[in-house]
Amino acid sequence: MIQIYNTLTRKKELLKPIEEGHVKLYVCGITSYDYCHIGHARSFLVFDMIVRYLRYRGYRVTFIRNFTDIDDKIINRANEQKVSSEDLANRFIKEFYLDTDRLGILRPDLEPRATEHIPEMIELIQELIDKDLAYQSGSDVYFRVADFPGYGKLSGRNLEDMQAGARIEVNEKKQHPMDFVLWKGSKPGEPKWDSPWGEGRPGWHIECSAMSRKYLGETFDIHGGGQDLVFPHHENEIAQSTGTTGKPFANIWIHHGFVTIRDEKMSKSLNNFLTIREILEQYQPEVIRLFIFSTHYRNPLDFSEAALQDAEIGLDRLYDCLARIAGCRDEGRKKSAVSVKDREKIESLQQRFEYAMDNDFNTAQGLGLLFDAVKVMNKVVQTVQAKPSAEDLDLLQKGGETVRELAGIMGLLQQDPVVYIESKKRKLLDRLDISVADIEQMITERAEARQKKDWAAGDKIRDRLLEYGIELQDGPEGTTWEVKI
RNA sequence: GGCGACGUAGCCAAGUGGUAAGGCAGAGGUCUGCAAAACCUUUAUUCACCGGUUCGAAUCCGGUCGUCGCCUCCA
Repeated sequence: MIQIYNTLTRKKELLKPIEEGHVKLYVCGITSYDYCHIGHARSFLVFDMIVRYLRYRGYRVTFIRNFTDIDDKIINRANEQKVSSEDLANRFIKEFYLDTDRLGILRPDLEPRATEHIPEMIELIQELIDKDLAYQSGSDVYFRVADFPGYGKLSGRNLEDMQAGARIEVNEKKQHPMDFVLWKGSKPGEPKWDSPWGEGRPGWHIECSAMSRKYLGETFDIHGGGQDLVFPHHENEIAQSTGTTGKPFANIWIHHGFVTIRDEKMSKSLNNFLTIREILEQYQPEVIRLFIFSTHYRNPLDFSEAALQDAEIGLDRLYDCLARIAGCRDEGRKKSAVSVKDREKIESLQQRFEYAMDNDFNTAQGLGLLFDAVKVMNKVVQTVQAKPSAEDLDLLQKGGETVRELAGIMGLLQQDPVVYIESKKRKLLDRLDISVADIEQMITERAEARQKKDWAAGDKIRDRLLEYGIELQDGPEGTTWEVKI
């Protein structure tokens, strides 16, 4: 059984989908006015992993993630760049797909856009007005928070506390300072839609209430987003949705932690963010995935070059193990070289991994278990010199497959290990001033010298290659080389 | 000011009351002509600090200190 931490109750709860075996999930997507940064990547990746794991566990998942394609930020940015809001939003949705496709993020089942659901939002606002939970003021419509019992429940605050320390602008149009806008009258030149309250555009919060209701119903299983969305966005969604239906909105609220830089939140306002594509120039997608999943999704994750380099070394270690297993051959060895304890470790990997992941998607623990299994399998391959008994070969191959399958839940180890290692080698080699032919020529010369036991000459060649960044490894099958970073 | 999260080795990080996973880095060893890679061994009597509950606490409770976040747009 899967346990998930629910922000609403501040406890881990068993996942019990409303419809047996079918999980309905809504996640807040981007406001499309700029490139996505590594913090966004964490959000996409966390929910990508959650969806993959739920499906792995046999659930049918309906996954919705919206695009906010109308908003003040979009309008402002569009004005700066002298393009239409629509063109700007469309452009950054395209850029979003470029980034997420490179990261291997699965597409949600539906990706509704706010601008395509204006009638649904208007309908919802009208219902709120009819229930007297919303009121028109000038050309705007506001939600009346004081009349919604339980406002603040998700974020654990009450109206009095919020007002006391709030840095809220005085707005004559609001009856209560915490009231929030549902419909905003448009100023000249701004994008606008017709409504019973005049021309205008929807507020930010109403779109998620309207679109989730349309596609998932009045009550659904999981609503997700970043921790910064808890208040006010998700609090307001609950007020709007439960306000109209009188029913619970989402049963479980999942909020992931931030990516920080030097322990400070990465954000556009602090201008300390790194875009996904900037990082992809240096590191391949699976490195970013390993970095993200090495910490539990609710904890903050500090970004640094060193952390990514660690992740890259770790990924190499996993691929090296798979390549090593692929290189094993059965040459008629009879006796098993695997201890009972090690065999047990490999055979129980899947079960232990599921136990970790069932506990609120503990990828950090899950990864630890994968590394643990890899360690054992490396040992076996080493012990038998890549020539295991038929029984051991079977264990290794099954173990390798399990590692690959489980890593796949995090989108890891999806490449052929030999291809991964070779392509990485080539990429590194491109940065060096030496060709493969030159390297192989020098290795041949060195082999000749070594055959004559002219160690000094051989070592000289090895040193020269090292200056180019090439590291030699002498094994029983001859000399291999690697590019040293 | 209100609300919340976090503090585990040199660094990163898991740990759902039963005696501290895993990764990186370091040290010693096996292998090697010497190396490298790989493997083995090793590195926290202790989990910010102080009290309490318990047969038993990194885990639960109270307090102190520190860091971060939300309360304004944010993943």
